[in-house]
Amino acid sequence: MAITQKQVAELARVSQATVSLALSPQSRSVLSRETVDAVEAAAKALGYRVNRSAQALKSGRTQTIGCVVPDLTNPFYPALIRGVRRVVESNDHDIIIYDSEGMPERERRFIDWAQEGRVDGVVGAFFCLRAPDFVPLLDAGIAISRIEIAKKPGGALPIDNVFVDNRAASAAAAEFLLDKGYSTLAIVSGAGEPSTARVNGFLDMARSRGVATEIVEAASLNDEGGFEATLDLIRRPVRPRAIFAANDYMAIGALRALHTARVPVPRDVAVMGFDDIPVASLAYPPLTTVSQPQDELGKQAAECLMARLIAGRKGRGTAREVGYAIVERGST
Amino acid sequence: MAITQKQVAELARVSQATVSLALSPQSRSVLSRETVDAVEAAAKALGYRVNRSAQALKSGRTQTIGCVVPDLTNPFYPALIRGVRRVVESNDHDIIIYDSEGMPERERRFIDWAQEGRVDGVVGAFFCLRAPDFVPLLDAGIAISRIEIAKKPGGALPIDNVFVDNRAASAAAAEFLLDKGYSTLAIVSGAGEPSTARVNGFLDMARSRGVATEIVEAASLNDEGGFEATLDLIRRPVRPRAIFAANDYMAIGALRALHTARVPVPRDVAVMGFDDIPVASLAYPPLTTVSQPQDELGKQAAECLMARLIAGRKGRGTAREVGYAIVERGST
DNA sequence: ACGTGTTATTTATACGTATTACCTCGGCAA
DNA sequence: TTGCCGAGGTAATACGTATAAATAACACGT
Repeated sequence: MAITQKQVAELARVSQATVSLALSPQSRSVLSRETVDAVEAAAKALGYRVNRSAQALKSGRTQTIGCVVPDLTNPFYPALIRGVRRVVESNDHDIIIYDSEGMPERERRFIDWAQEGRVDGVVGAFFCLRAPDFVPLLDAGIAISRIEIAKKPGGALPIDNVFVDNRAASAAAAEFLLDKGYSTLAIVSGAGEPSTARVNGFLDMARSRGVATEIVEAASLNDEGGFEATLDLIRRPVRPRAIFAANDYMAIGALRALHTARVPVPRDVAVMGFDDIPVASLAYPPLTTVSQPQDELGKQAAECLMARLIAGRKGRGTAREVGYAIVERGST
Repeated sequence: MAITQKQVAELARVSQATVSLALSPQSRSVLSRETVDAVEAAAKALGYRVNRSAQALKSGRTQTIGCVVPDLTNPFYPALIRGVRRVVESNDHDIIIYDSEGMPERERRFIDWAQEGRVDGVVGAFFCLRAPDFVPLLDAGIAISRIEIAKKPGGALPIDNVFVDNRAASAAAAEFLLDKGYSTLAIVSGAGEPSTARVNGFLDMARSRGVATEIVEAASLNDEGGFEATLDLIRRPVRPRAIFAANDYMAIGALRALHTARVPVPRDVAVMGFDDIPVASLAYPPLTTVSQPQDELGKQAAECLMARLIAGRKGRGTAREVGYAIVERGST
């Protein structure tokens, strides 16, 4: 069906081996100029494309990396993926996106999936998998680079980390709200590691200032979860003056809930999010939030991975910190 | 590095062929119960995973489909992809997302890319490629299913189409605005087929009602493009009473531009979008728009594709229509 | 005893490519 | 003449799997 090197070889009146050599940039030079030209002409005439499966089988490299995200419909991740993709494509690699839907089960299945030799490396944000869980992949020669949420020393395992210190960032968020004079606080939380770190950072600061904080857990980490959790929250006897949501997507749901309940924002209740996704500034009122540079996270993580794949870097894992910033908009 | 059938075979004291047979659901039955059990035990003990490259090379099937979208950061597409993914995964296939960034050049490169034998089929929304452009893929045995924007008869080529009649939908949008009494209209348009169809549908209706319509073309099909285009628009001598943007993402940019210019929405200028992306209802004011069921589009297109791949359906292309709906919210 | 199935397993091969080792041929020095 | 060398190309092989063809073991009727 598809054109193979064999057919190109016949047309150019050379052997298949010659075709392979002629089409490989680094081996091309062992052949004469005329032969290379003849092969290229034949390949073009037939519309030859390399068969990636065969190439991968023979060479052991797929030229493909996997990118794991917990929720593709959360705008945070497409922005991050774009950063990854730019780096990866400029190194002549492809990218396969794996959506874990934030489910531990699906994250675990990813480990199996990645062992099927589809990818040379992995860039991902994982909610529940920890470093030791990746050992099977490392054993299979797959490089790994993670988007993390907490300061980590570079571990013994060759896994690179790029992180924003979520705990410190959340503490800064709490401080920001307290300094603005909001004296009763609440958190819309959710399942998974990032939420936990953000909740803890926020609580640390609130407690150190002696401010009690209500917590409500959302069923899902999206706007719907934030919506329901907030409705629940404002029905309680003591209404908080400010709500901190563990991500922007939930914060936007919180805004919607407050609108629905006809609670003026930020006059009666302020709302603050985390991530600074592209739509945060488009919400009403525009969302005050903790900004994480999504493209930068993706870019840095992908660069670490490529350094291992292309440059063949070995050795202990590294950890790079990326900064955060509080972005004040209309919701506080 | 990775475990192969050969190693499993040694442990189970059988041949490699037996391992292959034992692990294949449809051939398993030719072997004795004990052998299958022994192989499975050995495979599990060693942590064997099939090598997809080898499998693909031998069988000619990759068990993978490609999904082409013009802009992953436009929330319309993650929602669509989710619909595709559900169907594809329930048929034991994987999905590779290809982001064309709305660039004709990248769409053309996709054709080359897909010929490298990475995918068995393609589901995609294409801005510039037309049916004949897919012939090389069809020749290579790759099935194709498109998300389209206009009514098409099923063509002679075996390409399936799922579409929302964008032209009719945009005409309905114009009619809706005119019926609401907005008498001077403007369009924020953009490059690519969908924009063209939407603009034309809108203009048809406006003209038939004798209403002149200003058009401004956005540089990019996202909120930034909508923002700039709208700023341009409201600086002109005659300010329209209502703006129709060719997609929600641009409409949200338009809202932001109007806020920036302190133009009250919808009192002075109304805004209407197209798509009904998840954040349309979260904008302020919530966006009136033409709703397209994203998950349904993805689901139907993927089902067509799977019918060709799994069920082996051959023959002429089909066309399925999916409905649209006008959703009135606060922006009109 | 012999053929005839039947069942369970193995041997052999092919998929398309990359790569190693080998071959051929001319030139050239001894 | 012989021997050696380098340049340019080819034959052979391996990657891991699926599968067709071959084989082996055994039961059974004659």
